[in-house]
Formats: sequence, structure tokens, C-alpha cells
Amino acid sequence: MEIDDEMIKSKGEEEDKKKPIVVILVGAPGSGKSTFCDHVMRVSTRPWVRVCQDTIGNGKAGTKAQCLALSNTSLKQGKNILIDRCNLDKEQRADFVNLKNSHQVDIHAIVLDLPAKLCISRCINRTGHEGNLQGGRAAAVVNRMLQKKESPKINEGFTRITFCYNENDVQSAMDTYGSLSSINTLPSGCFGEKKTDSKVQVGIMKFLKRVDAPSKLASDKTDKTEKTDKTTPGTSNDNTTQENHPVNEVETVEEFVNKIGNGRLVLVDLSHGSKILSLVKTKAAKKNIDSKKFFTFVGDITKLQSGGLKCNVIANAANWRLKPGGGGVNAAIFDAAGPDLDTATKQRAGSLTPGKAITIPLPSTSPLFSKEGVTHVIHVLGPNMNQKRPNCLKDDYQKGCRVLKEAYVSLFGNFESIVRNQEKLCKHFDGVLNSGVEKVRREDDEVCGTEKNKKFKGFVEEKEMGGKVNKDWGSWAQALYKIAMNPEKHGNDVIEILDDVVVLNDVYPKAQKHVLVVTRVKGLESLSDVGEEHLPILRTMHDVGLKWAQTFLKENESLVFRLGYHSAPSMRQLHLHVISQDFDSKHLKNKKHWNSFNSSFFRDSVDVIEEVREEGKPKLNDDEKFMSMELRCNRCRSAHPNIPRLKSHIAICKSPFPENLLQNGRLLHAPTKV
DNA sequence: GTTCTAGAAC
DNA sequence: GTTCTAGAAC
Repeated sequence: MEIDDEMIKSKGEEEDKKKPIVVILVGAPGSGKSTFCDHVMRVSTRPWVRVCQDTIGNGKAGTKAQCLALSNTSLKQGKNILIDRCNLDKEQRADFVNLKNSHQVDIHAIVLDLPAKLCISRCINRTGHEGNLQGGRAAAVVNRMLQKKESPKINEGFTRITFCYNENDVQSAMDTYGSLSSINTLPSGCFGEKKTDSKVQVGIMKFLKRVDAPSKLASDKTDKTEKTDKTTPGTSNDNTTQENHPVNEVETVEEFVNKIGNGRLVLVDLSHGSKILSLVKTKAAKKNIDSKKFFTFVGDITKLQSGGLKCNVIANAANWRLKPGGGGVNAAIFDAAGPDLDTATKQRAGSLTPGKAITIPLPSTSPLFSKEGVTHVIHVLGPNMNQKRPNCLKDDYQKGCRVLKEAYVSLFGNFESIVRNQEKLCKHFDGVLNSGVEKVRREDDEVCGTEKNKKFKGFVEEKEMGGKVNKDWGSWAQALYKIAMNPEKHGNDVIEILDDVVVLNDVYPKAQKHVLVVTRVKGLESLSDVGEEHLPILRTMHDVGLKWAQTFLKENESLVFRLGYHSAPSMRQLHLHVISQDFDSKHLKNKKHWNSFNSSFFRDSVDVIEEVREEGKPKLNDDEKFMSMELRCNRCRSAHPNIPRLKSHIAICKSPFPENLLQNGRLLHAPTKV
């Protein structure tokens, strides 16, 4: 969804200037309606009144009639209204939409269609929320309410509808409404809605990968029951020659199918009547290609997991500018992935040559990632017969075939590389995907002698194969890992549960504010496990950390935050420290505590992301020497003989922070007042 | 004498 | 990661 300042018309009609807005929030409990209202009311210069059914009865739940009465009174006073109740179906919304019959107002809807899982976890974890929907009951209630959800339509009487499917969408909608002054108006229409019927999806390339039941890998080399599946690129009949020539594809599949380890290739098309599917199928059968490694599938490439086929990697028949839109599968994929894919793509490349492919790790904030489990999109460009675009073949059929073949080779090569990284990551059978995770989790819970034995064998094999060996974590080092895997069992410890991270207060904070953002990705245990494929999760962790730092900065403007990782952490499971730089804490007791946050052992999140982006892995300063370094003030760099003396100094030192920390956003301050 | 560190155990 | 505590440092 793209809502930006440019869309805010600053010169509306004279009467529009004075027209108040009624914003009807639409969303399940936990979808963030109250947060939305709070934010808008905090930052907006328009006069807003929040009409909240949960609190309208003297702080307690009230009735719809009370909400309507308050709305009417407030509108008469020229106020703008935020209707903070679920409003999930048309009937629930109707009375509020009808306010426009008795007042000169525009009716807007903000649809907070966030994953049910997220809403439920927020409900479970919120304390003292006005709706009082706490505890295990939350899941049942949220699910029941979502069943009767009806998306608002313009014809119900709305002037403008904004759909939000993830937190980025919500943020941008909050920014839009927050920055709306009394004299500005917003364009009418529907914004950000996902197309559920992408009928235009034509020929489809598809690629997917699954980790299924990887449990036996370590104990028996020959018994590779783990199934890493992926689908294969199909073809795009998008104005190129390949439509009638599955030849290239099948032959390239034949070459690659054995190189991609446990990956599988699947050709997908929307329709059962697809000519390309049947041609490819026939040809593959003739060539005796293992049907478990390569098969065809009928379905929507943007909804494979929902359609019953787990898929990690999808191939996109891109256009040469790598732009969203244009109809066909490219539009469908960009649409389903949301703006994150476009942003991530732009960061990597601006265009693509026919015959080439490029892998884009999908940010975890993308709905295609969170809902369908797609971790990578490979954009690939086939031969071009359109004279208006670069590299037109001008009917050179031979060359077209060569370019097409090259496209498949490049596509499969990219896929091969993803599979290899994935297998490295999986190490001893740690699957990243859901079904695998469940299985492994249970096994981990019952670690016994034989299980340990298996793991040990696993390490040896992987060592021989040149793989990395995991650190052997002590029993006391498992706490974060357990919380990350089962956050719902640790309701008192966690302050936020998202799909791929959990946030918790450090049990032994080393400063006034010290929280940990812990990844939920299995097998990602410390910075030493991090590779290029983890850029999305690193960015998510950074963003979530940033958000919490900003929250704390609002409460206490004098704090300064730093976000980073320990080069060699003591606790299992990659965690980002979000820590205020006062180090005012009774738990900061020794040299190691100090140096782990104030030497090169502490790796700033911004640097880690930069290094992974450029080098593929972060730099680690894990030498013990960093722990025994002399104790120096984090501001003025003066040395101190022991911890108590250092602490007395830092309590009063007002020197500015060293130059290197002031750069690249390593330190976070409250915004300076103008 | 007290304060502080650092290594072992968990 | 913390706790405990012997013994070094003051």
C-alpha cells in the first residue's frame, strides 16, 4: 500500500476544508484499533474524538447507542471521530456510515486485517486492555469474530477505505491520518486492498522448497528422509517464445534436478486446462525425471501454502525493469507480497537482462512470507520479442531458445544456491518451516542420551562435509530459546509476540531500559550462524528494536539507546540487545558485563546488517581479550580501576558520546525539539 | 579490616 | 546468563 504525503490534497474544495471525517476502524480484538486511535490523536492537529465502545460506559463497556450518541454530539461540535469498535460486518458499520445523512461528513474505513495469530497473541498478552479480552479465551473469540468478517466496500457509503495487512501498512495509515491537518483532505477510493481474484495470472513460473521431516539426517547418512522441496520454474508465456516450448524447461530441469539436494521443482499454473502443464508433464515422464523431484501443480502461485503445497521459493517472470504491475504473474506476485518486495527488489537491482535471474530474500513483513511461507522470490527474465523493450530478438528463434535456456539455468542456479544455504542453516535437522519445526521442537524437549549421540554424529558428518558446527549450549543457556519457541507459555516474560520475533525485558537488565528482541527462526542461534539469507530477519529484529527504543524514548527523553548483538553470546538463540546507555543497574557487576556492551565485542545492529549485505556474514569480535579490556567510560573514554569506580563516574559523566557511535544511527536519541 | 575480582558450578 | 566464594588488592 502506498500512502504518502503526495496523496494528501492540500487544496480541497472550500466545503471539504470544513468537512469532518468519521473514521470507522474495522478489525478484530488485538488488531491495533486503539493503538491507531491513540497515535492519530497524539500526533494530529485535527480535533479528534475517540468513540470506544469498550470504555464508553464511564470507563466500562457500553452500547452501540451510546457510541452513536457521542458521535452525534461530537460531530455537532465540529470534531472528527474515530469509531473504535470491531465493526467487522456491514450491519455493525451501517449506523455509523449513516452519520453522513445527518451531518456534513466523509466516512472513512481503516481495515486492520492483520494475521489472526498476531491479534490473538496481542490479546493474550495485553494487560488491562479496555476490552478485557484476556487469557486463553482470546483465541476463540478472535476466531469467531473473524469468521463473520465482511470487508467494507465503497458502496456501503464510504468515501475512502484503507486496507492494512501488516504493521507497515498500519504505520503508513497512521502516518497518513496523523499528518492530516484540518484543511487537508485525502483522496477518495480504496487503498491497499489485496486482489483475491487475480484472474489475469497467465503462465506461471514457480519454484518452491519445503523442509518436511528432517529428523533422521544425523543418525544415518544413507537415510536422507528429509524432504526439501521446491517447485520449479514453470514457464511464462508472457509475450515470449517459450509458451509452446517446454523443451528448454524440461531439459534444464533434467540437468538440475540432481544438483539441488533435497529441493524439489514444481511447475505451477492456474488452470487445470493449462496446455503448458500437460506438455511439460508428458515430456518429463518420457525423460524419466523423478516425479518426486519435479512435478506440476494447479493453483495460484501466490497462495500455494493455502492451496496445500508448501513452497519457499517462487520464480517470477519479471519485466526488464523489475517493476510491479503489468498484469500477469508479475503483478499477482508483487501484489501478494506487498510493497516490501518492491523495496527489497529495488535495493538489489534496477533492471534485468533477458536470460538472467536474481534472488530477492523476501522481508518477513511481507504477507507472502507470513501467510504463505515464501522466503525468496527469484525474478527471471526470458527472451524478449517486443521491439519497444531492450534486447529484442527480432524473430531470431534460435537465439530466443538460447536465451530461454540461459534463463532457466540462471533461475535454477539461484535456486541451487538458496537450497545450499538453507541446508547449511538446517545443520542438524533444524528445519525452518513449520511442520519441521514442530517435530524438531518436540524432540528437543526430550533430549536424552541417544538424541545427544545423534547430534554428535550429525556434527561430525557436517564437519567432514565442511559445514559449520553448532555451539554446545549449557542448560542454563536455553531460556531465550525456549521462550522464542513457545512464547505463549511465557506470558509474563514476553512483552510482544510477532510471527518471527519475540520481545522481552532482560531478566537482569544492565541499564535502566534493556530489552531483548529474540528471533524465532529455528537454528539461528547466534551471530555466527548469520548469513545473507537472514537479512530479512535481521532487519525485522532491528525494526522491532527500534520501535521499542522509540517507545521508551517517549517515556523518558533523556535516555539514549544502542541496538546490537554480542559477538559470542552466552544464551542460545540470536537476540538483539536494545539497551539504554546509562548502564544504571544493580545487575551490572563485573568487567565482562561492561565490556560486553562497551567493546568491539558488541556489534551494532546497523553494522551487522551492512556487513551481511555486503560480505554475506557479520564480523565477529569474539576474542576473550575484549572481556578483560580496561574499563573505560562509554562517553569520555576515561579509564577506571574497578567496576564501582567506573559506575560512580558514568553516573555523572556528561561528555558527548565518541564520534564513531554518533554516526550511522548507532545511537538513538529522542527527537530534538525545535 | 573491607572491597573487589575471577573461576567453578549451575 | 547468575551465584557463590576464596583470595587478591587495597
